[in-house]
Amino acid sequence: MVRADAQRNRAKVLRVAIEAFAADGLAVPVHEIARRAGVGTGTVSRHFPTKESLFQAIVSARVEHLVERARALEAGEDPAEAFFAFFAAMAAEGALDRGLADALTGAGFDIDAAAEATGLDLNGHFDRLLTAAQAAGEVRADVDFADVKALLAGCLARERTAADPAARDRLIAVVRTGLRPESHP
Amino acid sequence: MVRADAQRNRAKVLRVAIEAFAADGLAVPVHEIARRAGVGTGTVSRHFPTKESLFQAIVSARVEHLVERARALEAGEDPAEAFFAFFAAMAAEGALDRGLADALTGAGFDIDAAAEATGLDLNGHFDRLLTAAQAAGEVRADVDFADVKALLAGCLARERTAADPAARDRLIAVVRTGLRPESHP
DNA sequence: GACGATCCGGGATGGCCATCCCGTTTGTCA
DNA sequence: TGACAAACGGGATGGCCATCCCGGATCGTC
Repeated sequence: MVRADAQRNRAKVLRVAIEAFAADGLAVPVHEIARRAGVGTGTVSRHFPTKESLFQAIVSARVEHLVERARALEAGEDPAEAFFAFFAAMAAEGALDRGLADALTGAGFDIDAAAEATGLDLNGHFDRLLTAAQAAGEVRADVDFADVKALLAGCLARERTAADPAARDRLIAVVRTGLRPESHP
Repeated sequence: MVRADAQRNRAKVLRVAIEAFAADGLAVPVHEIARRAGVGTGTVSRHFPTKESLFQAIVSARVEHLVERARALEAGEDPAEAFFAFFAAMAAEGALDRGLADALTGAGFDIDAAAEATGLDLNGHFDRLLTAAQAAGEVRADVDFADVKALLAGCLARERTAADPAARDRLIAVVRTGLRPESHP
């Protein structure tokens, strides 16, 4: 039996944490989340023993969403379109959620370990989309997955100063053009 | 009159700090620098009142070098070549020096303020090179300076996992291709 | 409506770090 | 060589933060 107030508080903490992490990234102190939720720090750490577990509870929802998207795209026809659509989706999600951007760029949170724990393999899907696009001859064959992640990190970095959807589209366009196989190798 | 041992210690701290920041970035504690230099923490903070001042003493040398490079390139003939050469130079320096990479990507250190203090305007030069390349029709006109910095940050991000010169060249090539003006806009 | 289990609040604890301070040592110059 | 200013070392201080703990409040049940 779980007490109703406990359930309420847990939800309240989660709701506040989602907003807080999205706005300020992993830098926001647990203390601050507790304050905004109107509970004590003890309440937070009882429901989520560590800051990381709290963050993971939030991020895994987003990751799940992205993995679903990846699956759908993998099932589609056009590998290049799928790859770039997913790239854009990651960028868009990261732009909306600073915490997710931190996780995606590996800043203070090991999303791979988290993914393994939840059985979701975001990187695996992304990598497969890349490989498929390369196999179709639509993406330079010499780039590897780490390169693509770095380019994504660059797109996400742009948003840290000023969230500008137009800039995001520009950068994605640059990356997209840049990743095209050379016409005359 | 400055005592000889003081001068020696200052140099020793500086030498150690250069290596330490280059290897581990801004994350290395002052305490650790003192330990490696074989001096007390007090000695470090007397010569460099704050960690930031120590870092700045180091980074400004690199920045000076880069600014010199930028000046030379600005004086050259080919604006596009100049811009991309400078982009590559920034990436190369950042790859060699994790601390500089942190500074360049704005992670925990405001290089603009530091530049202003030393009279060196790294960003200004970079921005001018970009503008010139755009004016020459060699770089997409719609990207702004922040976009370019983000792309540079992406290139630098690639090195955080494994320093791989080949990967750096690949990414620069991707960026270079990506920044080309669309042939049919 | 009362009792026991459960949960709450927020202060206490401990780690990490930059910076400051001061008793001690060392270099310099007369 | 002696005296004094200058620099040294590293412990003390204070800030920030996550996590733990426990006396007290609250919920659910009988």
